[in-house]
Amino acid sequence: MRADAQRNAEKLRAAAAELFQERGLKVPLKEIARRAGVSHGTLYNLFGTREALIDEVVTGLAADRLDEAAEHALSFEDPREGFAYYIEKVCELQATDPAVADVVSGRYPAAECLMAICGRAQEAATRIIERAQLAGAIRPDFTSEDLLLFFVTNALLARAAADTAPDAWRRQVAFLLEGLDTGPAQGALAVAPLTPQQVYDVMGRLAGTP
Amino acid sequence: MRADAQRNAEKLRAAAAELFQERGLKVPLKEIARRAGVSHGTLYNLFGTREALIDEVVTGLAADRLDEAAEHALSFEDPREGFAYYIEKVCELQATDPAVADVVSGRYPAAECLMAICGRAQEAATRIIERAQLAGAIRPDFTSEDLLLFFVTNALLARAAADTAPDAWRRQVAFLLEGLDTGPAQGALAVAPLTPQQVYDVMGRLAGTP
DNA sequence: AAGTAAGTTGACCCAAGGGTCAAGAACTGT
DNA sequence: ACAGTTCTTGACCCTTGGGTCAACTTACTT
Repeated sequence: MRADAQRNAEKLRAAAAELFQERGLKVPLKEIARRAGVSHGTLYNLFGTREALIDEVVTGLAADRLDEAAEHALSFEDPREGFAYYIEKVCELQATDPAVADVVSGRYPAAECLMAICGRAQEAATRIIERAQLAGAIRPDFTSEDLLLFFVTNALLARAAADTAPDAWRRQVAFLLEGLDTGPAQGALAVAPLTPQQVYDVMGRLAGTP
Repeated sequence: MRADAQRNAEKLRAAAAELFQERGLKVPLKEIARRAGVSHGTLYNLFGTREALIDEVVTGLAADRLDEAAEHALSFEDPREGFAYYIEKVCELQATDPAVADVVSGRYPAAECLMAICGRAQEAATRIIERAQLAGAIRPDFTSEDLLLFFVTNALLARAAADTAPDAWRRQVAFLLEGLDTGPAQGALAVAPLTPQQVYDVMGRLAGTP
């Protein structure tokens, strides 16, 4: 690869990182090219697809923070606290950074590294949930699929509210946590948990807003 | 107005009603015209704006059902049951009919009748919430703004899940109800309620999916 | 039955966003 | 310093959706 191409790729990565964090993974590619100061043709030439660009850029942005949240959640002595920490932390990351929000909720099947991150995050969530359930801290019928759906809707809410009520999502999180916490009244859920396939389908459509 | 124009307007209203219910208030106007069997020019000629069409068509679709839900909720002896009924019923309407979902969550400020419906629904919600709170049935810091935001995210979820997991939203509703129900552990919310203005802004952006 | 007003049509404009590619510019190795 | 390769550019094409309007058609009136 020629030196100037290398430089352009770097400029594009930088611009993409900025814009992804500012406005999510769906920013127009032409705008990324504009900010990088190159033609959009060059972007297509060097990366080919949005997914490839995402893969090179977003991994570093999101993976560490999500992993760290999971790790820290599991380091709590009290599983209930760890669980609450994890949910709040992930939602906060989503609210703070649209790129993270899209990593958690958007679906970009062609972005391999990104999908790997999602996989790891989901596994971590499952462990955190199960730990809390074994301790009897939260209702036993809550699943990691439920949590994912909640994250997706939370991401939409957080982004929509970012300018006007940047903490709106915290209320919804609080209601959820209250609802999950084992308490006296605890009826069984009338609806079966979703399958991973269902969640996959659902998220695809929630992400693209038709 | 000439007789043929009258007929066309009627065809357009019928087509719009169908498509609004099938796919929400954002269906392309040209598609409505296509289904009505007229040119899109005629649609613009007869109605001018999407809002005008919505106003003529959606009122009948949504108002009765929403009013009825509120009325029935207030007819429960137990305010707690009435509250739960209302939330579930509205969410169910949203899940069943994208037009209702958009009425509750979308913002079409130029559609007067529609905004009137929204206003009435919100007032009803406030009464239902306050009644439950006076009875000590639900946490006192839950507001009708919280409920609206919940409805909006619920609508997105329900629509996204419609084909794959049409009951997914019921789980989230159940978690919410559990969280609102007065129980032993009941910490104060760390975040202040939103103002109506904030809710107004937020919803505008949640509706248009950028 | 003809004249006129009213209504309809579809080609046309716009913008945003995705994507391609021939022509030209710019590196690099010798 | 020049040939040869690689890279960049921006004009171009596509689509979807909103919106307009001159020319045509249709219905009503007398």
